Amino acid sequence: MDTRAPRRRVGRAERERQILDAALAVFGERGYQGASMDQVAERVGVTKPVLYTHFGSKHGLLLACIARARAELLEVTSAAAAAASTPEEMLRRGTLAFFEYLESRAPEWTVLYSESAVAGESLEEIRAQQTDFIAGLLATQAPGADAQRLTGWANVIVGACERLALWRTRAGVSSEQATEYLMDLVWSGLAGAAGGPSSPPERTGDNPPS
Amino acid sequence: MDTRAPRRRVGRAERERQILDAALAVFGERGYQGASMDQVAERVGVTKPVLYTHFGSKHGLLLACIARARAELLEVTSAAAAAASTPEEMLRRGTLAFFEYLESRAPEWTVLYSESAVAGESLEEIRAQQTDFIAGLLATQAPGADAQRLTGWANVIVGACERLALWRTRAGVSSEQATEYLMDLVWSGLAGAAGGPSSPPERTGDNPPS
DNA sequence: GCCGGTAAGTTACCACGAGTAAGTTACCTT
DNA sequence: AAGGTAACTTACTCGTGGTAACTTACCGGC
Repeated sequence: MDTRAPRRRVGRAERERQILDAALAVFGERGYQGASMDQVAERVGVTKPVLYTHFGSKHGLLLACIARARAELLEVTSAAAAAASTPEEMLRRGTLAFFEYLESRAPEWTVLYSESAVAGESLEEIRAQQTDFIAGLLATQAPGADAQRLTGWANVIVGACERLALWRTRAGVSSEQATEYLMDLVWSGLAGAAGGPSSPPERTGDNPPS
Repeated sequence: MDTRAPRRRVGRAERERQILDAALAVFGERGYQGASMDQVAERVGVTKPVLYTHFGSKHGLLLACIARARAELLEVTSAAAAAASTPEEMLRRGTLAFFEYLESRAPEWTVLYSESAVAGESLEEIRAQQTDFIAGLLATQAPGADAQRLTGWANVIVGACERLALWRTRAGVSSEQATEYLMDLVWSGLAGAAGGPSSPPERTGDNPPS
């Protein structure tokens, strides 16, 4: 007997959703390089050329995945930040939301971030968005600083968040902890963390050398 | 007439150097994906299988490139840090050396960093090295902090440096400026930047902008 | 000087995956 | 029911990573 379903046709928008879902899953499992277009197509229950009529190329498919995820990310983080009143609290909540969103979509994002060569421009746009947003926050905190300095600071924070996100999942550190570590440095600075000029670097014993 | 040179043979070590040089150049020009093994081979003046006898795979060739560059990077930065006496000054000089080394090898590193999917593990090892090194610095500055917190802070700095390096070359910001921006946040923190209408984070004056 | 062994190098091939041209069929309109 | 069109498939090409099998330059001993 012929087990093939009788070639069901599907509308454009819905097909694109299906393809993006499948692509994100397959890229998440095998990595972008490791995944083949046939695998994505098979997952959708369709043949390869369909993917090409919708997204043009493998690269285009990845970009579309990122674009969708990017919209979600932006919405989540800016909503979190908007719920706070002071710049400090906005930064804290935004960062926390960033970590938690990445965690909730972990497999996809680890791929997307690690595949930066191919994602290239598109990822940089996300970072630019974040940088602008954060520079705005900082401007209200440090009104005396010039634009370039604010941008520099914002880049520090964006880079720090990206790396913290990766580290904390690997090291099993909670989102709250990671956020705290960021705020320690960025807000309080290290200068005050010294015990004072008179305190020698006492080892507490819980801090083995690496 | 036969213009081909009469198949000159070359020692193993020297060939490997030649191949690494060519690979770094070709990867730098076309990107890792965009470059083909034949192109690398042609640049060396040799055929493809030679590359495989030396490095096993395209991936292996990339890893070898990174390993060599990594050794240079480590040496440059740790030498710079060693020339300072206080932790703050070590961090500052190490960061500056990092930026300047990356700039001196710009094309190669932009590729290697952006090709993180393929470079994967190997790049993470570099970051781990940097993180350990910086965590050590911070330990002397903040002896009260536990190990996890130190590691978290170190990750903040590593991520920040990576991003700053990319941004500053694009935005035409000097290494010294970028370093200063990092130190602003990490050492002084933003908390003090709020109050005075006239006070951006205070500069110590011993480190004039270029 | 010549001669054999070995490492360096080449030619000629395979496998597989991205991308495409041309033909086929389900659904909607009238 | 006819027939137009968009969705879909079959069957290919081409480029590139990787390999098997053969060839040749160099270096030692006689």
